[in-house]
Amino acid sequence: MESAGTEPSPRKNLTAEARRELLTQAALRVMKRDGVAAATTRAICAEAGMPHGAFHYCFRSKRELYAALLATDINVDLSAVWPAVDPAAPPVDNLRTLFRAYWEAVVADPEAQRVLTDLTGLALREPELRGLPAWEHRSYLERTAADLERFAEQAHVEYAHGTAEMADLVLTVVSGATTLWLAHGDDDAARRTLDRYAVLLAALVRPRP
Amino acid sequence: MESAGTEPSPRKNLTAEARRELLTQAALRVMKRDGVAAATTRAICAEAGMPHGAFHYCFRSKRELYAALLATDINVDLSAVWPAVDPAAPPVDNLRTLFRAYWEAVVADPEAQRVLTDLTGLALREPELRGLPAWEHRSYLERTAADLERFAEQAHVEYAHGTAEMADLVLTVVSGATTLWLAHGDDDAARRTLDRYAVLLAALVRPRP
DNA sequence: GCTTGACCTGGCCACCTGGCCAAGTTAGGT
DNA sequence: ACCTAACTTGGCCAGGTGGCCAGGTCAAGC
Repeated sequence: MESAGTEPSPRKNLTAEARRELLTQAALRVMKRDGVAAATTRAICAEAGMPHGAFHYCFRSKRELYAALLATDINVDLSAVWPAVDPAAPPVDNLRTLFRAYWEAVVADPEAQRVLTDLTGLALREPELRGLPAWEHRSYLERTAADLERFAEQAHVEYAHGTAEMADLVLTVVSGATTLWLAHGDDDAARRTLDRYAVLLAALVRPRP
Repeated sequence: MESAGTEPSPRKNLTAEARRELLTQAALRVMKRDGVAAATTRAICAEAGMPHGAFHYCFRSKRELYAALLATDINVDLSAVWPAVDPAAPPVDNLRTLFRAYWEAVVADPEAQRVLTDLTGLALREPELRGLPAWEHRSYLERTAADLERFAEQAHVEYAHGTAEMADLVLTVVSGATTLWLAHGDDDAARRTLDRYAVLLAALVRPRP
């Protein structure tokens, strides 16, 4: 009779790839709970319920784990927001909705932001990983731009400086508010700031000709 | 005859306080050069030209060094900018000047930003240091608000939502642009973003009644 | 049944970390 | 000249780090 999942370690004979995935997830959990610095190979293996030796069977080095981690998208997924926006409503309301939804995601899991920041910084120091943060950012930017574009078509509007630049402006405010909030920890202040910027950025949204 | 400053270590008999200062500066240098994680007690002492033992004579623990480091203002000093702004010019020009000057400071010493970010993150994990980032931020905010207020009086203008909130809006954009730039590394994009926000924020500056 | 190759593991290694301390050196008061 | 208290130092420690590997286990193909 098979026993439940959380056994000591009943030797599972998994694919190296499957283990890599498990370790990556475990690493993310440890980093969120105890910080990036605390995510030692041993701590990660313990979290995943594996012996320490398993780590270097799956990854050639710890850097490889970092790379795998940065390849998974840790960023806030804004696409979940778009069902909530109303093409008929004024742009300012929709931008506010967008910002607020983003903010809910941040406060729901602030550690994700911290980890992403630290991981980015770490990658920039390692020559082999230097390209990854830029790639991550580009992907985030493109996803945001695609969402903005989709909305623009539904609402028959356009953005004064183009969709790509609008996405950049949105992400700038959003990550600025996040950075400051990590320092001061004042939820209301962050929300107020985002509301203000919803108003300001609405000036860049205009009806399609 | 006394020899020049950079000797091996000719026993200087300094005050504990003086050494603390030297170590703090050395730590900052190491952190900028090799990252916060690389700033071990040994590396810091080597940078300062002291034996390892000196560290724990000056600081009870490494945390105490972190505290001392966060107490010194690492932030960009915006006050140097204000001579360049012209009270007679339109607000948008002055905001652009402000943002650009900030940006020059950032690109001139990007590591300072990285170190500040990492140090903030580190402090948030240590219960004894948790308060410092908030304090740092408040001080930064107040300095910015004071500068904005001074300018407002010279130019006979006021800010739609008050000086304090204007300072918050400025810092949000400025730190957002910095965060993104650390990831993508595109100078021009960052400058363009800041210019756009200079225009948007100018809408919040109006003549004094 | 036996071989093969992928998977798995505990134990080991060299190195580095923050912290401590006994013994030595110095400047300054008396 | 002496004493005292502050300063200085090299060496040591216990614990933790990433990485490595010899040997063991297992499922599948022949």
